[in-house]
Amino acid sequence: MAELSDTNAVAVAERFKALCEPMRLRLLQALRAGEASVGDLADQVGGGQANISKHLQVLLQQGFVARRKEGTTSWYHISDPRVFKLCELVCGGLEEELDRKRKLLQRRK
Amino acid sequence: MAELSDTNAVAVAERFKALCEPMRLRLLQALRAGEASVGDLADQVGGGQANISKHLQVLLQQGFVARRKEGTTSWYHISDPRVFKLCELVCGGLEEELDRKRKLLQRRK
DNA sequence: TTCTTATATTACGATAGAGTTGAGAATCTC
DNA sequence: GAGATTCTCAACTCTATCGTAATATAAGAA
Repeated sequence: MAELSDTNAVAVAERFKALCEPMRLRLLQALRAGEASVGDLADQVGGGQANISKHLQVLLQQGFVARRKEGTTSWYHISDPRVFKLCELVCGGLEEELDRKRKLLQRRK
Repeated sequence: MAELSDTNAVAVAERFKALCEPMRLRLLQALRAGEASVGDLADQVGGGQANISKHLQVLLQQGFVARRKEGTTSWYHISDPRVFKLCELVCGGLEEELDRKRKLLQRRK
């Protein structure tokens, strides 16, 4: 299994780590509508500007988003649309997990 | 975008969080070959028994693996093969990221 | 019963990550 | 140049998580 070799495990985990924060997922969601500045994003998803900036660095380093500087503002945009495919796959599993857990609760009654 | 609505963001992040540990990825990799006990897995991927058991709980709770008890031993197996699709998508991005970073290094020379 | 095996659970120290604050750096406006 | 704006960076606190060690639970063997 080349996709998950021992040497890769850390790098793959690192990539998943970039997606395991609600704030960063919200940022990706917001960017799905198109390019946005740090200030725009801070307004949209809520939270301090410094925090948003830090989260964007993480997404930037993993290549999920890219940056374009114009004057004093940084414009961010999605650079790897596959993230949404990832989210859809995870959401599919989510539905089934909820069903499974609902059934477990039923069984306990 | 129903897949990444605000209410879902936390749940989706939770699911990604289960996949952002190298040890858990190695466990999934090991389980790809088939059902295995906790002891087997500890031997294969290395690490203490208690630690392996804890990581398996995380994967279990997210529904990526399932458990079958037989006597004193617990047999774990993959219950959602989509995790491998997720890993493949991430690995695809990984390759491109490496290329991109290699080019950045070249440009700096 | 007593000992051994296999797993789960709890407690603890160490480390990593999130969010905030305050201070730069860079650019634009007046 | 002075001041405002936009973003990044560094330092700090707080919380969550990892790995380990010790203990508990449960089933089988002697």
